[in-house]
Amino acid sequence: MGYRLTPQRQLIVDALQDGEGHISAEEIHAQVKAKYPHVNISTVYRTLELLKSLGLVTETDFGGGRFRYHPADKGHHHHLICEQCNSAIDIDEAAFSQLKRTLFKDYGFKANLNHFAIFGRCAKCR
Amino acid sequence: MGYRLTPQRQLIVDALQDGEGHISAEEIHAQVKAKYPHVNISTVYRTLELLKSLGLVTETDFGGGRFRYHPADKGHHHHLICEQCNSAIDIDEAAFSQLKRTLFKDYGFKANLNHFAIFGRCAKCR
DNA sequence: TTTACTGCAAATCTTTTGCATCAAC
DNA sequence: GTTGATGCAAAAGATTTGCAGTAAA
Repeated sequence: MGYRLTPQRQLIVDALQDGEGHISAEEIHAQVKAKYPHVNISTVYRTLELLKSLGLVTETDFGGGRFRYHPADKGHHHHLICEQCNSAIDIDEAAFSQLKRTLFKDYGFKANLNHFAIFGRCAKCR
Repeated sequence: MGYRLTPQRQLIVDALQDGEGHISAEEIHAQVKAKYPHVNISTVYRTLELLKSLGLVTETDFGGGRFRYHPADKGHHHHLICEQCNSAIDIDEAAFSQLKRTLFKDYGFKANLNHFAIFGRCAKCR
């Protein structure tokens, strides 16, 4: 498709695959820098943009526009983010299927809940 | 409680009460400036912070950290935001009660869905 | 008169962009 | 050799903060 596989891109993809959870652009940058010190964070953002547009990576807003990224092939799920300890619990999409139906039926609204984040307080912190 | 009622604060509260929907800090600033041209936007942010901490105003993340504000006494509801036309549909809390119960029962997670925003596509745009 | 509040400017923080150079194909 | 990708620096946008002056109580 005309895209080029550069070492930078390879390292960014590796960083995404390595982490088990969701990773921020900053964190990717730090990880890539370890092996390739002069990589610029703008390259990280540009690569994430590309991977997003190709559907290879999903972006989740963890609140206040702080985005985190996740490889699309590692499955879809949603997030419960504790406002106190900042931990993120991954939950199954199924929990939202009822809500999705209701929104469509009652409001004609087609909700996009891909990698969705909900805030609140986790079991430990309560 | 030691707080002072300044003309600036009065105008900010007025701006919040006037609009029927949700208003951004910028919009409040613009509205206040019309009557009091030298009001600074940092005063708007500081006042919103205060009103939030007093529970008089709720803050909703309309995506990507774009926050909008709403007087608490004007009722709680949630938002369906169309990714295409940017319109926001207010919906009743009731639509989420089932989800809330599930999250609590299955994950012990106490969700805070106050003025919650969900993205997708509205009936018109589909 | 006290000290909370304000305006201003400058600093954050995260993301984006212009541009000249470089390197993958 | 093309032209897509990079690094750098600078811009952008939204929010925050330090500070000295101002005004609400």
